[in-house]
Amino acid sequence: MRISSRFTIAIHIFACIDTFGDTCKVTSDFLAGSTNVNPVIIRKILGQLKKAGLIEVARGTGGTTVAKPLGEISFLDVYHAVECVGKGDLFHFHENPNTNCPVGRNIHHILDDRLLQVQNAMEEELASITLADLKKDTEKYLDENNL
Amino acid sequence: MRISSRFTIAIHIFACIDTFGDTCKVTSDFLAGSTNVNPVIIRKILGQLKKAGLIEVARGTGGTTVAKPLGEISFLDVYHAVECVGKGDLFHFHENPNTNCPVGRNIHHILDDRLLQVQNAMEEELASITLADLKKDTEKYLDENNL
DNA sequence: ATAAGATGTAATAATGATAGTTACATCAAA
DNA sequence: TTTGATGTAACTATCATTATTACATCTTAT
Repeated sequence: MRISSRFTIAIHIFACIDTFGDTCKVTSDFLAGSTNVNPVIIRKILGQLKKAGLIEVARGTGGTTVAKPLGEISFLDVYHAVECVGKGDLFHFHENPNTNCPVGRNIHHILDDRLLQVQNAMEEELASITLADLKKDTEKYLDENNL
Repeated sequence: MRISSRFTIAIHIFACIDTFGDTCKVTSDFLAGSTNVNPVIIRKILGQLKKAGLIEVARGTGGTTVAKPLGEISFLDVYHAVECVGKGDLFHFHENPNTNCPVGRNIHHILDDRLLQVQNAMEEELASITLADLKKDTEKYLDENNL
């Protein structure tokens, strides 16, 4: 199972706001054009990012802006905004192990700590990367390739 | 998106083989009973674990055994056996960003490194845990709870 | 040999999440 | 009040997971 494309779309959205926000009004249609994703999907993701306090969306007049400095928005913030994976919920457990079996009775409790350990490692890595880091990556890449 | 229950089922299977392997023949029906998962699903997972060289399954006569010492089987080995997530493939990218847009044209290349960094962090954590560790966890748990 | 018990696997269905699409109510500003 | 945008409901298509039935195949014991 892979993590849904909502995450990479969301990152793409931030990159667009940062790149075009000064010169254009960044609307859901504009973002749909850049990502090549349906505008309704974009609006749904914008709604999730807005709910998480990461962006502001202008009702009526239209257009999206970033709500905080890029250095204060981590990949984890974005991930949590668009992907609803609760604590200890990254791994899907088989629902009803047999409680009459000594293994079935205890496996969930014993394994949960280890699964959480893995999820935490992943989330800590997501937390360590900010949108400002990605912006630096971008500038470096464009510079190195004379773009 | 969550990681499929095949992983926790596979771990459960190893726990059963370790617990019951000496006294019973561990068949797919036996495992289906302990996990409360359909026998055909169990056989499919057994096939994946077998293909990865982690277990041996006796054709005809039936029964499953572990192919290596538990300390030499990591969570990552099990994960890779049952979950086919290739390198840089944990995050699902939106397929066709607009190449006429400077953001759309470069986002994939720039983001890929960071996504791989996150995937690697997760896989390294999975690699750091062995089935022997889990066995120790289990013994500790049973001991502490007088089971 | 063959019967018994197990694995391997094809085929089908149910379920749930993702993603696309149409349609429309709502909103803010010109 | 018109215009252009957001917010959302409703419906669909697609895909992965999981369950289930059915059966060919294999190994051992009788």
